[in-house]
Amino acid sequence: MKYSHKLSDAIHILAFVEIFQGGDVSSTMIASSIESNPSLVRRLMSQLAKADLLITRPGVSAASLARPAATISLLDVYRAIDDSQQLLHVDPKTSMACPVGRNIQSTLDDVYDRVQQAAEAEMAKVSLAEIIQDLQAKINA
Amino acid sequence: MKYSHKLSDAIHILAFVEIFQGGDVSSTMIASSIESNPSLVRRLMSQLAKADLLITRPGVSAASLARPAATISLLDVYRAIDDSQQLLHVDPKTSMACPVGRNIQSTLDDVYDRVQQAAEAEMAKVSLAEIIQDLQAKINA
DNA sequence: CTTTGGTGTTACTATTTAAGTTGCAAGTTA
DNA sequence: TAACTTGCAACTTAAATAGTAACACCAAAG
Repeated sequence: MKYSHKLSDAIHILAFVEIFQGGDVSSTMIASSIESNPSLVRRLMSQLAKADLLITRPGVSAASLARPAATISLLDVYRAIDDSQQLLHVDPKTSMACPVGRNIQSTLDDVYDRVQQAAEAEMAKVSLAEIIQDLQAKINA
Repeated sequence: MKYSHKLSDAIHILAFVEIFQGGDVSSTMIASSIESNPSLVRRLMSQLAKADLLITRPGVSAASLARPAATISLLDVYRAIDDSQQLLHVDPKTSMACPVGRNIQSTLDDVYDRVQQAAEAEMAKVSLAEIIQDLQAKINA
């Protein structure tokens, strides 16, 4: 688990639930598709439900999207599951005794924020519907 | 050290070297500004030198930028330092037995690539000169 | 109404990566 | 030569994610 796959797995879950709607969408079934374990899937599903992207019901495996896939963007999913909300990270420990160390953090905050905005703007352009459509096309091929 | 600060530290080094050109730009001095250790700084400086962004000399602390700061972009530094070169990571272990698991990787590869392009385009717009200018303004204030 | 199985949640363990550390050969200058 | 530096490699430490286990609670089926 070198890098975080939370975002990928969350999208995987949402796509799985939508594509196999009416079939078995239990955490165990989804876990086998992700090749992970049910507990991890339930944790992510819980976060997605809290972000109002997924509707779940205690005790019964009947998850479904909370809104049409076309109205769910990659950014919505990113915001639902990502903890740090940051793609780049400023070193929080620099010397206040040095002119550069004292000011570099706020300078980089500004710069990184611009990069973050650009990335998030692109994420906002991608809908879950597009991803599902792409998957369906590959499945049918 | 939960998140990587390599990029931030690399920019810190380049800015330090340029701002204190002619002064003490030893790895020990820079390390005290980053509040890290000289070995880590030398490792990063070595990577920057290999990427032709910094000129170093064995045995003597006389590092200097390899090109004018205006011609060094954040993207140049990012490419010199970042190991994975990826801001988002696709889960490489999904079930080939499942239609979704089998196809999700390539679908997400495409999507993540778009986000990466957007982020890198923004990084390309930021020059080291801008960062140094911003730092100098704060130092003089 | 009891059995079976799923969810929701928490706590814990394992793995992995970056950061920090140490050591030393080799280069440089006084 | 002496004192300092870089360059490089190996090792240790720390922190985040992934993986696992346990269990209370809920829901449908018999």
